[in-house]
Amino acid sequence: MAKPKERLLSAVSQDALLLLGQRVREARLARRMTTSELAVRTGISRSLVQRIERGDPACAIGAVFEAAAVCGVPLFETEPHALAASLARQTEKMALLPKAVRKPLEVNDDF
Amino acid sequence: MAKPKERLLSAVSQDALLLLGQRVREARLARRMTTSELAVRTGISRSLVQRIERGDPACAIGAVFEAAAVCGVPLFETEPHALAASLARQTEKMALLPKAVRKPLEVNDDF
DNA sequence: GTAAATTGATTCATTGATAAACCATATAGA
DNA sequence: TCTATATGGTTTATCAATGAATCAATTTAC
Repeated sequence: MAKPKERLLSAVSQDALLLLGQRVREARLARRMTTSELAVRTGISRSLVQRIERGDPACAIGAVFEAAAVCGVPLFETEPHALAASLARQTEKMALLPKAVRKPLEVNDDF
Repeated sequence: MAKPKERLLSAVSQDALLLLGQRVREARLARRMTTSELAVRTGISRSLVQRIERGDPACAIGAVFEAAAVCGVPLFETEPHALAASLARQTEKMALLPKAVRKPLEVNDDF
């Protein structure tokens, strides 16, 4: 009845989603927080918390990252403060990159 | 005019979002892909690619992770294959955790 | 320098996510 | 065991994200 929900997702993305969701759940339980509590502290609904922990790809990434942050799950860096530093370095690098790419005659991925 | 769009986001989440978006853009440029190309390969629209690279918190996390995967941006682990292993280990750990948490009635730490 | 192409930033219609309220079940703690 | 409560799974209404198209401004390659 309901449409098959044509939503293709690579294995790596799926794994990353599941892993992140599980880490959120683990961190939440470790801090003895209920799903309702996490929802309130994150500023989202409990149903969204459930979907985040399940690894639902349709969740807003902001909500997921925020829930992770509230639980203390590290994002990209082990140290919360190292994140800002990484962002600063990355931003510096971005300034040196070309603003646009151009298709060269041939792409080197054929063979 | 338009409502101010009341969307609170912690600094760490914002940094993580920006960092991820910038890494996607850097990886895309390094592979000499246009935003349109990345959109097609990821299965999303070009406008969404732009928002992902900008670090928009409202993007679906599945789309963001997929774009990152297509560009070769590592998610959580440096090695793409290590991700599955990490997920497996995490899943094992989850089985040992309590299914629910309970608020301790009252802790006598007030004095 | 010129031309082609990429990017950024709009707008708009439609699809889909989110929040809220339920219920039933399972779990933790006494 | 018993009871309170946390969780999982629904449903539904509302609101926002997404995709598509367009245009101007850069930018690259020649």
